[in-house]
Amino acid sequence: MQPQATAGERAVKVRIADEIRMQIERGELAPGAPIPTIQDLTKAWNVSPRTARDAHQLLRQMGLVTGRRGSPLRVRTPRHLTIRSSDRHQIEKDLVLRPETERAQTGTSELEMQTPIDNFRFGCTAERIPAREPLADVLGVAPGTELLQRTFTKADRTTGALHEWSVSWIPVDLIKGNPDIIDKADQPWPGGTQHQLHTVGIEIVRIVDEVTGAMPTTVDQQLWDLEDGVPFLRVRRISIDDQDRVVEVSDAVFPADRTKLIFNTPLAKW
Amino acid sequence: MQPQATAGERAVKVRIADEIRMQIERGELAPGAPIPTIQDLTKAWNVSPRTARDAHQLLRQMGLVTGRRGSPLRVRTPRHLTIRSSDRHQIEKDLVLRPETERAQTGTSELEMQTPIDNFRFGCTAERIPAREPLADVLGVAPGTELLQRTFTKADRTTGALHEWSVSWIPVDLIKGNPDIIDKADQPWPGGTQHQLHTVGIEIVRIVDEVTGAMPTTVDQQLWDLEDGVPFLRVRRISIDDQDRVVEVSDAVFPADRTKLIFNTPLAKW
DNA sequence: GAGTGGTCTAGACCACTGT
DNA sequence: CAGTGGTCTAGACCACTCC
Repeated sequence: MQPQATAGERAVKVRIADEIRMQIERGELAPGAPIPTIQDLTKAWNVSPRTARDAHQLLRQMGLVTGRRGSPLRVRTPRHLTIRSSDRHQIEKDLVLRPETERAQTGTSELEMQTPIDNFRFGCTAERIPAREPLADVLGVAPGTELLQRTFTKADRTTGALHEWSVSWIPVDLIKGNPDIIDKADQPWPGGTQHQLHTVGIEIVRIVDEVTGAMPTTVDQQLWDLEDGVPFLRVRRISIDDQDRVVEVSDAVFPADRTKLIFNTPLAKW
Repeated sequence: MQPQATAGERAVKVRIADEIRMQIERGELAPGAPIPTIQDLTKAWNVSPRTARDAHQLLRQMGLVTGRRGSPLRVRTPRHLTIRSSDRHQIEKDLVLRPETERAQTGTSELEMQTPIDNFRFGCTAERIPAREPLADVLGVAPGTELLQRTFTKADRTTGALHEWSVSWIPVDLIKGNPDIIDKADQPWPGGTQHQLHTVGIEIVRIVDEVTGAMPTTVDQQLWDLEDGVPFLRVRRISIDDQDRVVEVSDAVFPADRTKLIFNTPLAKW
């Protein structure tokens, strides 16, 4: 009889999962290939179905396999990665000075579209909120300062699954010179945030991106149609103007299985 | 009797976990506070201990709680984040032209130290390998081209847990002008890769960082002493010289619970 | 020693897939 | 329809922590 894991040893479910993991890494189980079923594993390892299933679950959490009810688990095929490059910051800035017609057709803002627009439902809400810590600290304003908070969403029209989500905060004081920005805050901004800030005389000269990672909650997994084993990339974008003020802070979330972030750092020549 | 999840409803374990998750998010369960035990949950929700435990497991996978055997699970306290800024690229380049004494004491290479060096064991291995796809493609060399592959590790001397890990590839052809680089490849390079390349007349003018995320395997979790629910940040650094050649590619891995990546993008002024 | 979580059993029922 | 995985039960034993 196969014993439980004894002192110092790894659990049986871990050993089962590891053996399958190594088969995947060696290419013996190619992407798309079915992995051993629960029945297979109970016989091969002489364990209960529940333990075999636990091994399956470990493989899902590692992001190695995928599957739906009713069909066997299969080795996950890498998804196509959407690339988000920091070059977009400069591109967006260059567009600000172009005529509006050009801006509209080259949209590289939060509402950028890479697939036919009809497949997606865009959401855009705005409200005015008081700044709370620690956000107030990042923006360099006193807690309680009024902020324009805008959220953007892009969701699949048929499945309802989220594809993009971000929030942006701008101190209201900075943009009260152009009431349009606040009045139309819940509509897309052609030309993006940089253009809107340009209309009140703000020039952004530096953007700082802070990248961290975290696991989605069960609710996130539902909203984004995420499988197990797929982490989030979280990006906080801090926009700094020519007077060294933080004029906008934005938080965005990207599923790591379909996103690659690219940052370009030119170095000064000798 | 509490039923199984019926059609369209979420599983009981998910509902249990969600209720606790919301208590955490609302601050009703502060960091460090114990969450309801398995016993508590079996009584409160009228479920079997196994289902209560599954709810616990979900909370761990979301990175919300932590705990060791024998003590109750507690709300996770955010760890101190180690910051890795893209500014290091320019700083390292500036150091190349400084005298060696200065380079040694300001080390900002892969072997940078933020805590007393005695606590860590550094590893550095080197070998010459043929380039395989898809790496050869990134380096812009033919498959089979000889590469110098170097791996760096930094591990806790007492626990053995990994703290840093990275691999670097350089086409051997580029550096054969300085045999020292290859002969001493398994030793730390004072001044970093940029300095070594400088000795064979290579100037790096641009660095591209590609960031993705992925879940660690069970083996990774052991090696890095990672808890459940902590993803990896993976960074591929591509160094490009003044002739637009890719002269080095490096892959590094960072546990997301203790790392924040910062990328600075200056924008051209109007 | 009492209490905790981690693993495992040997089933059951259900939802879903694919034929 | 047979076969799959997902959920759940009602326990058992173990490792570990904390008192």
